[in-house]
Amino acid sequence: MRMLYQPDVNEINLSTVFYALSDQIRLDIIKTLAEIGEQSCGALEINVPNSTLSHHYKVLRESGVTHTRIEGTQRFISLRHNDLNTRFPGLLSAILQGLEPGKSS
Amino acid sequence: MRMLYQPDVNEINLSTVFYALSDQIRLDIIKTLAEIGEQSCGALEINVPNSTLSHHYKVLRESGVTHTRIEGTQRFISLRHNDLNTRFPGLLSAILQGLEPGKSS
DNA sequence: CCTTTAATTCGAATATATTCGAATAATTGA
DNA sequence: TCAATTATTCGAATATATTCGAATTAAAGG
Repeated sequence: MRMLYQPDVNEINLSTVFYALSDQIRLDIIKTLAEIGEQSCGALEINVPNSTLSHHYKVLRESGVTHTRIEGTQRFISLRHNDLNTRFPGLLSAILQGLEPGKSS
Repeated sequence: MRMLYQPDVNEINLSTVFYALSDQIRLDIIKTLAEIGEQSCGALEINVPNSTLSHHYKVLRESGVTHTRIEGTQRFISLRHNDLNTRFPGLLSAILQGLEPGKSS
Protein backbone atom coordinates (compact mmCIF):
# COMPACT_ATOMS: atom_id res chain seq x y z
CA MET A 1 0.00 0.00 0.00
CA ARG A 2 0.90 3.61 -0.47
CA MET A 3 3.07 5.50 1.99
CA LEU A 4 1.18 7.01 4.88
CA TYR A 5 1.93 10.64 5.48
CA GLN A 6 2.50 11.61 9.08
CA PRO A 7 4.01 14.99 9.96
CA ASP A 8 7.26 15.38 11.79
CA VAL A 9 6.98 16.54 15.42
CA ASN A 10 7.87 20.13 14.73
CA GLU A 11 5.55 20.29 11.76
CA ILE A 12 2.51 19.61 13.89
CA ASN A 13 0.31 22.65 13.56
CA LEU A 14 -2.07 23.87 16.22
CA SER A 15 -4.98 24.90 14.01
CA THR A 16 -4.69 21.61 12.12
CA VAL A 17 -4.78 19.65 15.37
CA PHE A 18 -7.84 21.59 16.46
CA TYR A 19 -9.51 20.93 13.18
CA ALA A 20 -8.85 17.21 13.60
CA LEU A 21 -10.42 17.35 17.05
CA SER A 22 -13.48 19.31 16.01
CA ASP A 23 -15.41 16.22 14.94
CA GLN A 24 -17.26 14.04 17.42
CA ILE A 25 -16.32 10.76 15.72
CA ARG A 26 -12.65 11.68 15.80
CA LEU A 27 -12.92 12.66 19.44
CA ASP A 28 -14.48 9.26 20.12
CA ILE A 29 -11.53 7.63 18.40
CA ILE A 30 -8.91 9.45 20.40
CA LYS A 31 -10.83 8.85 23.60
CA THR A 32 -10.78 5.12 22.93
CA LEU A 33 -7.10 5.19 22.04
CA ALA A 34 -6.36 7.02 25.28
CA GLU A 35 -8.29 4.45 27.29
CA ILE A 36 -7.17 1.20 25.75
CA GLY A 37 -4.00 2.16 23.92
CA GLU A 38 -2.87 1.16 20.46
CA GLN A 39 -5.57 -0.56 18.44
CA SER A 40 -6.04 -1.94 14.97
CA CYS A 41 -8.45 0.08 12.83
CA GLY A 42 -10.99 -2.73 12.91
CA ALA A 43 -10.86 -3.15 16.65
CA LEU A 44 -12.24 0.29 17.38
CA GLU A 45 -15.95 -0.17 17.85
CA ILE A 46 -17.34 2.89 16.19
CA ASN A 47 -20.58 2.57 14.36
CA VAL A 48 -19.87 4.03 10.93
CA PRO A 49 -18.95 2.44 7.60
CA ASN A 50 -15.31 1.57 7.06
CA SER A 51 -14.78 4.08 4.30
CA THR A 52 -15.96 6.85 6.60
CA LEU A 53 -13.78 5.64 9.44
CA SER A 54 -10.81 5.46 7.14
CA HIS A 55 -11.33 9.09 6.25
CA HIS A 56 -11.29 10.07 9.92
CA TYR A 57 -8.17 8.01 10.59
CA LYS A 58 -6.49 9.88 7.80
CA VAL A 59 -7.44 13.29 9.19
CA LEU A 60 -6.12 12.31 12.61
CA ARG A 61 -2.91 10.87 11.22
CA GLU A 62 -2.17 13.77 8.90
CA SER A 63 -2.79 16.30 11.65
CA GLY A 64 -0.17 14.58 13.80
CA VAL A 65 -2.55 13.41 16.49
CA THR A 66 -2.12 9.71 15.78
CA HIS A 67 0.60 7.38 14.59
CA THR A 68 -0.06 4.39 12.34
CA ARG A 69 2.04 1.27 12.44
CA ILE A 70 1.59 -1.29 9.68
CA GLU A 71 1.66 -4.98 10.53
CA GLY A 72 0.55 -7.38 7.83
CA THR A 73 -2.84 -6.36 6.56
CA GLN A 74 -3.59 -4.41 9.71
CA ARG A 75 -2.91 -0.84 10.77
CA PHE A 76 -2.32 -0.15 14.43
CA ILE A 77 -3.23 3.33 15.54
CA SER A 78 -1.99 5.10 18.63
CA LEU A 79 -1.93 8.60 20.07
CA ARG A 80 1.30 10.52 19.54
CA HIS A 81 1.43 11.23 23.22
CA ASN A 82 5.09 12.15 23.52
CA ASP A 83 5.25 14.14 20.31
CA LEU A 84 2.19 16.18 21.19
CA ASN A 85 3.52 16.77 24.65
CA THR A 86 6.83 17.93 23.30
CA ARG A 87 5.28 20.30 20.85
CA PHE A 88 2.32 21.51 22.91
CA PRO A 89 2.99 20.77 26.58
CA GLY A 90 -0.09 19.99 28.61
CA LEU A 91 -2.46 20.12 25.67
CA LEU A 92 -3.22 16.44 25.24
CA SER A 93 -3.77 15.75 28.91
CA ALA A 94 -6.12 18.73 29.16
CA ILE A 95 -8.01 17.40 26.14
CA LEU A 96 -8.25 13.86 27.51
CA GLN A 97 -9.42 15.21 30.84
CA GLY A 98 -12.05 17.19 28.98
CA LEU A 99 -13.23 14.01 27.28
CA GLU A 100 -14.00 12.25 30.53
CA PRO A 101 -17.60 11.14 31.23
CA GLY A 102 -20.09 13.84 32.03
CA LYS A 103 -18.23 16.36 29.98
CA SER A 104 -20.59 16.07 26.99
CA SER A 105 -17.65 16.56 24.66
CA MET B 1 -29.28 45.28 18.55
CA ARG B 2 -30.32 41.69 18.79
CA MET B 3 -29.43 39.53 21.78
CA LEU B 4 -26.04 37.89 21.53
CA TYR B 5 -26.04 34.19 22.26
CA GLN B 6 -23.29 32.96 24.52
CA PRO B 7 -23.45 29.48 26.06
CA ASP B 8 -23.58 28.85 29.77
CA VAL B 9 -20.35 27.49 31.30
CA ASN B 10 -21.54 23.93 31.47
CA GLU B 11 -22.88 24.03 27.96
CA ILE B 12 -19.46 24.68 26.49
CA ASN B 13 -18.71 21.75 24.26
CA LEU B 14 -15.24 20.45 23.50
CA SER B 15 -15.67 19.67 19.82
CA THR B 16 -17.32 23.06 19.31
CA VAL B 17 -14.44 24.81 21.02
CA PHE B 18 -11.97 22.93 18.84
CA TYR B 19 -13.92 23.85 15.78
CA ALA B 20 -13.76 27.50 16.79
CA LEU B 21 -10.00 27.22 17.20
CA SER B 22 -9.38 25.43 13.92
CA ASP B 23 -9.18 28.65 11.92
CA GLN B 24 -6.04 30.74 11.76
CA ILE B 25 -7.87 34.07 11.89
CA ARG B 26 -9.73 33.00 15.00
CA LEU B 27 -6.49 31.83 16.59
CA ASP B 28 -4.99 35.25 15.82
CA ILE B 29 -7.95 36.85 17.56
CA ILE B 30 -7.65 34.82 20.72
CA LYS B 31 -3.89 35.29 20.76
CA THR B 32 -4.37 39.05 20.68
CA LEU B 33 -7.03 38.91 23.37
CA ALA B 34 -4.71 36.85 25.56
CA GLU B 35 -1.90 39.36 25.10
CA ILE B 36 -3.67 42.67 25.48
CA GLY B 37 -6.92 41.72 27.19
CA GLU B 38 -10.43 42.87 26.44
CA GLN B 39 -10.71 44.80 23.19
CA SER B 40 -13.38 46.42 21.08
CA CYS B 41 -14.05 44.64 17.79
CA GLY B 42 -12.58 47.51 15.84
CA ALA B 43 -9.42 47.71 17.92
CA LEU B 44 -8.20 44.28 16.88
CA GLU B 45 -5.88 44.85 13.97
CA ILE B 46 -6.68 41.95 11.73
CA ASN B 47 -6.57 42.51 8.03
CA VAL B 48 -9.92 41.20 6.79
CA PRO B 49 -13.21 42.96 5.99
CA ASN B 50 -15.50 43.74 8.87
CA SER B 51 -18.21 41.38 7.77
CA THR B 52 -15.72 38.51 7.77
CA LEU B 53 -14.38 39.47 11.16
CA SER B 54 -17.87 39.68 12.54
CA HIS B 55 -18.49 36.14 11.40
CA HIS B 56 -15.40 34.93 13.27
CA TYR B 57 -16.37 36.85 16.40
CA LYS B 58 -19.69 35.08 16.29
CA VAL B 59 -18.13 31.63 15.97
CA LEU B 60 -15.83 32.35 18.92
CA ARG B 61 -18.65 33.75 21.04
CA GLU B 62 -21.12 30.98 20.30
CA SER B 63 -18.52 28.31 21.02
CA GLY B 64 -18.00 29.79 24.48
CA VAL B 65 -14.42 30.87 23.90
CA THR B 66 -15.11 34.60 24.14
CA HIS B 67 -17.45 36.90 26.00
CA THR B 68 -18.92 40.04 24.47
CA ARG B 69 -19.82 43.07 26.50
CA ILE B 70 -21.87 45.81 24.88
CA GLU B 71 -21.05 49.43 25.57
CA GLY B 72 -22.68 52.02 23.39
CA THR B 73 -22.06 51.19 19.76
CA GLN B 74 -19.05 49.10 20.64
CA ARG B 75 -18.62 45.44 21.54
CA PHE B 76 -15.84 44.52 23.90
CA ILE B 77 -14.53 41.02 23.47
CA SER B 78 -12.58 39.00 26.00
CA LEU B 79 -11.51 35.43 26.59
CA ARG B 80 -13.71 33.43 28.95
CA HIS B 81 -10.63 32.50 30.91
CA ASN B 82 -12.31 31.43 34.13
CA ASP B 83 -15.20 29.63 32.49
CA LEU B 84 -12.94 27.65 30.19
CA ASN B 85 -10.68 26.80 33.08
CA THR B 86 -13.59 25.60 35.14
CA ARG B 87 -14.96 23.44 32.41
CA PHE B 88 -11.71 22.22 30.86
CA PRO B 89 -8.90 22.73 33.36
CA GLY B 90 -5.54 23.48 31.83
CA LEU B 91 -6.84 23.60 28.29
CA LEU B 92 -6.70 27.33 27.63
CA SER B 93 -3.25 27.81 29.10
CA ALA B 94 -1.92 24.91 27.03
CA ILE B 95 -3.47 26.48 23.95
CA LEU B 96 -2.07 29.94 24.67
CA GLN B 97 1.32 28.44 25.32
CA GLY B 98 1.03 26.67 21.97
CA LEU B 99 0.32 30.00 20.28
CA GLU B 100 3.54 31.60 21.41
CA PRO B 101 6.03 32.79 18.78
CA GLY B 102 7.92 30.14 16.88
CA LYS B 103 5.12 27.68 17.27
CA SER B 104 3.76 28.30 13.74
CA SER B 105 0.24 27.84 15.06
C1' DC C 1 -2.43 -18.82 -7.62
C1' DC C 2 -6.62 -18.09 -5.39
C1' DT C 3 -9.12 -16.65 -1.37
C1' DT C 4 -9.65 -14.31 2.76
C1' DT C 5 -8.86 -10.47 5.67
C1' DA C 6 -8.03 -5.61 6.60
C1' DA C 7 -8.10 -1.34 5.24
C1' DT C 8 -7.70 2.52 1.74
C1' DT C 9 -9.07 5.10 -2.34
C1' DC C 10 -12.41 6.74 -5.71
C1' DG C 11 -16.25 9.27 -6.96
C1' DA C 12 -20.35 11.53 -6.43
C1' DA C 13 -24.01 13.33 -3.44
C1' DT C 14 -24.85 16.19 0.21
C1' DA C 15 -23.82 19.30 3.87
C1' DT C 16 -21.27 23.02 6.06
C1' DA C 17 -18.04 26.98 6.12
C1' DT C 18 -15.85 31.01 4.44
C1' DT C 19 -15.73 35.29 2.28
C1' DC C 20 -17.18 39.92 1.44
C1' DG C 21 -20.08 43.81 -0.55
C1' DA C 22 -24.28 45.95 0.39
C1' DA C 23 -27.91 46.81 3.43
C1' DT C 24 -29.34 47.28 8.12
C1' DA C 25 -29.35 48.18 13.15
C1' DA C 26 -28.27 50.60 17.44
C1' DT C 27 -26.25 54.24 19.93
C1' DT C 28 -24.31 58.72 20.55
C1' DG C 29 -23.82 63.49 20.02
C1' DA C 30 -24.55 67.71 17.40
C1' DT D 1 -33.90 64.53 13.78
C1' DC D 2 -29.60 63.90 11.24
C1' DA D 3 -25.15 62.28 10.66
C1' DA D 4 -21.41 59.68 12.33
C1' DT D 5 -19.66 55.61 14.43
C1' DT D 6 -19.52 50.73 15.29
C1' DA D 7 -20.72 46.50 14.31
C1' DT D 8 -24.02 42.83 12.64
C1' DT D 9 -26.88 40.55 9.20
C1' DC D 10 -28.14 39.20 4.51
C1' DG D 11 -27.31 36.88 0.42
C1' DA D 12 -24.85 34.74 -2.95
C1' DA D 13 -20.46 32.91 -4.67
C1' DT D 14 -16.98 29.87 -3.72
C1' DA D 15 -14.47 26.51 -1.15
C1' DT D 16 -14.08 22.54 1.95
C1' DA D 17 -15.78 18.51 4.49
C1' DT D 18 -18.50 14.53 5.27
C1' DT D 19 -20.55 10.38 4.01
C1' DC D 20 -20.70 5.87 2.07
C1' DG D 21 -21.04 2.20 -1.68
C1' DA D 22 -18.12 0.17 -4.96
C1' DA D 23 -13.67 -0.75 -6.58
C1' DT D 24 -8.99 -1.41 -5.28
C1' DT D 25 -4.68 -2.52 -2.84
C1' DA D 26 -1.76 -5.31 0.04
C1' DA D 27 -0.42 -9.12 2.78
C1' DA D 28 -1.00 -13.83 4.49
C1' DG D 29 -2.22 -18.49 4.23
C1' DG D 30 -3.89 -22.43 2.09
